[in-house]
Amino acid sequence: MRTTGSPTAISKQALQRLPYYIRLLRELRENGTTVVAAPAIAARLGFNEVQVRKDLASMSDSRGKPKAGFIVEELINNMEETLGYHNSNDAVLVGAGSLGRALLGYGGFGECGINIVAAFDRDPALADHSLCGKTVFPIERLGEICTRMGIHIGIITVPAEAAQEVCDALVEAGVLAIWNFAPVRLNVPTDILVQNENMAASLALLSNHLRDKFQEERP
Amino acid sequence: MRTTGSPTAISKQALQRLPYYIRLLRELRENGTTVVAAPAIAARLGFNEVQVRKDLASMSDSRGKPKAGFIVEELINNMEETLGYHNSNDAVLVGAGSLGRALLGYGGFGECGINIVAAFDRDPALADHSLCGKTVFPIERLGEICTRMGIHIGIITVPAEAAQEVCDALVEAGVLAIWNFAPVRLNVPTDILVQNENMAASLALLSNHLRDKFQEERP
DNA sequence: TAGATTGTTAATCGATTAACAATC
DNA sequence: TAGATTGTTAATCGATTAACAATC
Repeated sequence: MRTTGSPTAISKQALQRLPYYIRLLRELRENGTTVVAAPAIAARLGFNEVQVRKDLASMSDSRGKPKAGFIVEELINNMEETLGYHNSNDAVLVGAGSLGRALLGYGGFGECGINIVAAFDRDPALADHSLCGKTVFPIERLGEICTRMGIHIGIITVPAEAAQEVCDALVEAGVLAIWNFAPVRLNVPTDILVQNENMAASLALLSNHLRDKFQEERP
Repeated sequence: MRTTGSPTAISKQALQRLPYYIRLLRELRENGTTVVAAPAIAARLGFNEVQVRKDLASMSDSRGKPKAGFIVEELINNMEETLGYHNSNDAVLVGAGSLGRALLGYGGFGECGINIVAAFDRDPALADHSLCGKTVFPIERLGEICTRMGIHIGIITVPAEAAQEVCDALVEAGVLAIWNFAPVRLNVPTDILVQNENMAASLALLSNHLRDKFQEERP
């Protein structure tokens, strides 16, 4: 349970499950369900019952009623609060290549409490044009614009070679959290969070699974 | 250490580090480095030394020489073998929206041993056209084409509501490993691997980090 | 009350890190 | 030899799951 003002750290794993909870709870609210029990949530999401109870306890102030469950609306509010959803989380994206453009055009981030307000690219041909409704600025203006707009989230979608340099510039400009799509590990000060969206890692798991499958067939 | 023919299961975490190792080793090879020691790798990637030694032992047959290290070329070959890199890992993508198109256009998968050979979409307007050099087929032909081409990897980039249905069709068509970008948990038979590329989860970690930062400032 | 559900303490599991003998 | 590095066994850490008393 989190007491107001002194937030208990929520485990990384639990935070990663949070979007699944929020999504389900919003769906329940849509359908007019006002109360839900942990075992029901666990069944729907394929999680362990105890895990759900612990997650709810750590991510929400509201307690459940034995035999009944939790109030859906309360859980949603508490979880959104945990995400800092009610703050404006403005972000900039660096690297307007194919992946960068896809993220610019993806509408689903608002739901997660993130709003991409501008993009940057090294290529002068892209500069000052608009992509998916967001202006692309030349990379040289990164520091100035981030500082002025008070941006705290940076998204890196540049090639591996340029990633560290871009990362340094973002940190310099006051960014506190970085979502890194480049397949390299970034060096940052300890108080900056880097979240690696490691596509190659996912592919490694897929590939290895297949290799094992095929090796099973002819042992 | 993995003895040929009876592959020891490599931990999920280690597999996720594998792409970082391969990337670094390939870079070393480019530069003409033929031998590398575990502590050097650890320093470059920011990993723990023991972790690197254990990872190398589990992902590669080749042993290191005390005082010297490992032969770069051998490590690369063993790791590529672990990924099943030398097999052809053909994949299909379902859902040619903005994210789907980005993945179709992304050139970096070859390096990871994956090759997207076709795409599918529900929208008839897209059908039988070509996007980024890959033909988009109507979703109805998914089963037929996957079976005929012997596809074992499916990439799901459809909206959440359609994901389970698409997943079922892929499994039915013989797919063994699924890369799921939809923000829902999929139900599959136990021998099918689902790897969730959970963007919302990453964003949850970023958002929560920022919330904690801001709460620190005014306690 | 009886039975379902909660919240928490204890046990288990997997991964990481520390310690150390063996090797070149 | 001396010193760096390997490979492995033991200790630690964090997360998951099991067990159970408290509650409605």
